[in-house]
Amino acid sequence: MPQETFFNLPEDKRSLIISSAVDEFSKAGYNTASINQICKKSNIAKGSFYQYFKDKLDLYVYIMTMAIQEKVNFFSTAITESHDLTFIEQFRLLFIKGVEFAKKRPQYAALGEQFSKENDESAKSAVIKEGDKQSEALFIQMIQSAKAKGEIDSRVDSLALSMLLQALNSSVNKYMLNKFGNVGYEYNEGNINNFVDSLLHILYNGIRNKSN
Amino acid sequence: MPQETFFNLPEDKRSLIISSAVDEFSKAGYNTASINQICKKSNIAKGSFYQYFKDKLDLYVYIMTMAIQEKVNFFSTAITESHDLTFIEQFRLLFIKGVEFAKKRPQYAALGEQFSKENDESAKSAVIKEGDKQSEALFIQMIQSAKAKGEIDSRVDSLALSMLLQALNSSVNKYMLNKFGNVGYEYNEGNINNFVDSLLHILYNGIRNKSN
DNA sequence: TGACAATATGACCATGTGGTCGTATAATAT
DNA sequence: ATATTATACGACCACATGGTCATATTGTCA
Repeated sequence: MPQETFFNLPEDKRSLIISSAVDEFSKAGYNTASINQICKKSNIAKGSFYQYFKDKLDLYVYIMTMAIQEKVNFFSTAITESHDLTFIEQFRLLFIKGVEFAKKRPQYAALGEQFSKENDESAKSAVIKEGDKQSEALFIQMIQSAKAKGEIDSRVDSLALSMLLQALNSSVNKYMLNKFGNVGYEYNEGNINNFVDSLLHILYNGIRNKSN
Repeated sequence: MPQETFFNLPEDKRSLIISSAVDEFSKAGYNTASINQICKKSNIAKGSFYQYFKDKLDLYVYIMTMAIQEKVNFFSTAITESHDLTFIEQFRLLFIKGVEFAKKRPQYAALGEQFSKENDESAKSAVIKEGDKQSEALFIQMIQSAKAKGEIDSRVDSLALSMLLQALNSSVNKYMLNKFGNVGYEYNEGNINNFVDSLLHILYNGIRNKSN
């Protein structure tokens, strides 16, 4: 956690530091990201930085926690609303919300993308602590419930499906990023919806040609 | 490409350098990987290293090209054999071969894993040049051909399916990594086959409960 | 043995890193 | 105006990086 000094800072200065850090960590990964660069970008002296934060890891954890918190907030509404939706509708909602989040907070989305690549064990474990595997738990829960309701074939392997859904999720995000590159989401909403629906159709009905 | 001097080296010395480099690049990513460490591991002086290689990128490209070449060789046989297999069988073969390769050359598999996370643009583009997107092209080709044969419902979106297949692929890799962590593949072949079949079953039949 | 080329070596360079610390400045309270 | 505290600052440290180069060692012909 940052020092008290940091929170006493005037709003604009503090948020400049934060956005500089987000910028750096979303481009570079923990080890490669540079404190010097962050200082330059936010026009503060090195000494000042270390009056705000204990060390590099302190900053990293703070930034990541912020981003995660915001994403959780963003999703929580959608999730509570989704109880009376079918499984496919629920999952579709998660896709769309994911894309929406990336549109609204591209920096945070990039931060998450970078984190998924992170090699530094200490940085990883400091961020996780136990907040991880939340999404896996969420998927499993959705699957079980859909099986109970008879929506999903009960013979389907829950773990395999859950892993598939996670991989699909990150693939879609990556695909959107490559295709529309952080801008122009709004010009392609129809496009995105169609693509997501194509995926879900396959997932739901399978690829087998039934006319044979 | 390495200098002639490098290829004049005695076999064991040369292969020690190579394996040290593979080791380093499979753990650290281009920027973080250290030439100093590679020199230490292979007991050569810094100056000697720069008599063998032009610079860090030269070594990196050489190592990656080696690994890719070996993987391509490994797959090429399987792919030519697979012409009279059904789509699902073809795809299953690719999975199993992928796992086999990772079992046979865990270092190279780790190298590929690391490369997929690579941030350094110059390192990435130097390795790719155009060999990229091969797997996507392969999938699309397989899909088209299976549609033509009537194996796959022709209404299925080829691009979406290709993305799903890639997601499946990464799911399998992730599953293996989490479950067996780079070692002990051989003790769990049954396990892996079951997991792969679970995924393929979902892909083929969909998750919808048909008894409704 | 001597001469010439191939190779091996590690001190050295400029640059960048995360982090420290003495000091200067600003703000506050008396 | 004075004393006290909070903050800002950047030179500095030890260390690691990729890369260079003059010198030493080895191998190979004659």
